[in-house]
Amino acid sequence: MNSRTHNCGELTKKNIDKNVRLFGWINSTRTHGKIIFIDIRDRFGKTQIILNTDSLIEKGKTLSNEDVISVSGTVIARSADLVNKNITTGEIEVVAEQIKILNVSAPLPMSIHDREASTEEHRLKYRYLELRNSELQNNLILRNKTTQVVRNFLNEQDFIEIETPVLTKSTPEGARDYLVPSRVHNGKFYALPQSPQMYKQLFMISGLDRYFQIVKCFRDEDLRSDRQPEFTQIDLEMSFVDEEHVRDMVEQLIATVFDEVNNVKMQTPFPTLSYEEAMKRFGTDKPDLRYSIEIQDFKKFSDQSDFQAFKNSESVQMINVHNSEFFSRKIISELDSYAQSLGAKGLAWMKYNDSIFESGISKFFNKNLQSNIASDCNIKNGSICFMIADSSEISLKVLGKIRVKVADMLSLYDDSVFKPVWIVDFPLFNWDEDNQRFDSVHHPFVAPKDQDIKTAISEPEKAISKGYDIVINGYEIAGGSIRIHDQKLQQKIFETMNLTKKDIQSKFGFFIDALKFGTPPHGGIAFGLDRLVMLLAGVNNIRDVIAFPKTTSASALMEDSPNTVSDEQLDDLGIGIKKNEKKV
RNA sequence: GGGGUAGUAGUUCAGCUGGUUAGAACGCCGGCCUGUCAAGCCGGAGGUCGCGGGUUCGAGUCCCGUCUAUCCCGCCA
Repeated sequence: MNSRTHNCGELTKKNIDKNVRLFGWINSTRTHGKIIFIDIRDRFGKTQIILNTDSLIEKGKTLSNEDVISVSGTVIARSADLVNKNITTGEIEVVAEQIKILNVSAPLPMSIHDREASTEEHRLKYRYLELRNSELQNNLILRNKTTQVVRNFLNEQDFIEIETPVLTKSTPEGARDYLVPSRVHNGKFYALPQSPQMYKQLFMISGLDRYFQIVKCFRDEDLRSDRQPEFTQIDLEMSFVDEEHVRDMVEQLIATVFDEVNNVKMQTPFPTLSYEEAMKRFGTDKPDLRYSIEIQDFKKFSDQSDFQAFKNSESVQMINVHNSEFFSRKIISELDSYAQSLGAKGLAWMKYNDSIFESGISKFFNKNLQSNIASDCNIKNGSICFMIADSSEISLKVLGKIRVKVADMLSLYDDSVFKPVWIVDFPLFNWDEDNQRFDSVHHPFVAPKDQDIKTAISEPEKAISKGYDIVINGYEIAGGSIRIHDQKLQQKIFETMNLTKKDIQSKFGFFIDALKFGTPPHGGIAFGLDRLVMLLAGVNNIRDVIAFPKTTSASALMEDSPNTVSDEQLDDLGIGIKKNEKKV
């Protein structure tokens, strides 16, 4: 094959009169009898080809979209009125001298120019065709740029990239594991890693200070638009550090990525919110700070009202939103249903106009109380207040979701603005009602605050951890902590979680053992690369930044996996399949 | 595990309170056309209405079940 001289996106006026040879796909053809226009496309761009001799026109009539061709010809300038400003090569066109058809394409089952013009189901089945779409290609190129910047930055900071095993051991904590049966060890299973957590801590014990890895992780849980069963982490760990050291390094990394990938300058240090404050003000531990709506405690006002339902509630919370005229009965009713679907009894509301509250539940608040509320809560005319009364857990959580929903309805944010925030001072444990035991908020290796080392054992619910999450625009982008490096404390933490000594020994024995051989103080963080790229690309779906994503039920529609395997394969593994009664 | 939305031509959709031959656009096939750039014009082919059952004289439309995708809750860092 003769080699190509240029790609389809690089010819400009500088190349006029040059003889060139291009390779690519036919993006579109426009036949005008004695002249045919062909747009030839590759991942770099599109170039317009002219066919204007009888023999070329004969050949050109047989061409159709997505055929693969090579074209040799001469670059000519377009006259000013014919310039196409939408493409980089719009000032020139190539007059063909020879066209070779390298492969004829069958008609495509979908449009590659307009992704919206196909169902997701269809697009995933023909993902290799959807990946011809420039928007999707640009997302993958952006992803590549991101990992390059990360690698460069971390290398310059003396981090070393080390791979960890993918076939590893199932642990009882955290998410459900993906399991891989062993043929050699009949009846035993590997687990795919949920994260390389213990391996990276072991690297610190080995003295391989400053480890990082861009690594696939696996969790067998139900999916969301920002969750895939296999996803990629930027995982890193450092020795001889405390929270500030890790956070400082991570801020520099994030600022570098946003600058070099998106040309966005981020101010460091990033703002910090304690977990408690985030929950109180935003009803979530991943607040979107691009809009200023905040939750306010309304109990002290509702207690003075005549509204019994509120007076009997443990907690009453309120958000105050401008644009009251937007909230018709219908919209409010939608929000109410949403609140109820999230577990609230209902969503109360009242509008503030002409310096009085009207409609909704306003009649339960007398004039005097109304003016106190307006001035204390800084409510302006043309506002609407939404309130939820329930346990403080539910009222905050649900109002936090209403806050996001309302901001979404009113378009209160800009996707090109990025607001990072650290969430710190997480509780070390939360109480697992179902299993009647304490469970780690992050994972069992997170160190308690120095002053809480004793509390962690005596009053676990009160201990605060050395964990930190970084949240950008309401997405949790990274989470990490300073780890426990004291063997005895690690053992006690496992015991606090109600694991038996036997369990601890069989699941984590090797790790507890390792801790006693001179473990340095250490800590680190793991980024969700997919979510990070999703933000950088300005999309709101993780599938748009992954080449071959899975569906919400964790299947791959293209190759139709997961799927059954042969009886021979099962026999090798010593596995029999129990029939699911419901499905037979 | 639970809730919402969707499934009709190759693709995206329309199809009203059930009614006779299920439409449109794009794509495909054939023809015309020298300046288009998602070209235009003329003609043509193309359908088991996701699947299974039910109600009815009659079902794309109503009912029940089921499958798939998607969004959300639970779950998950």
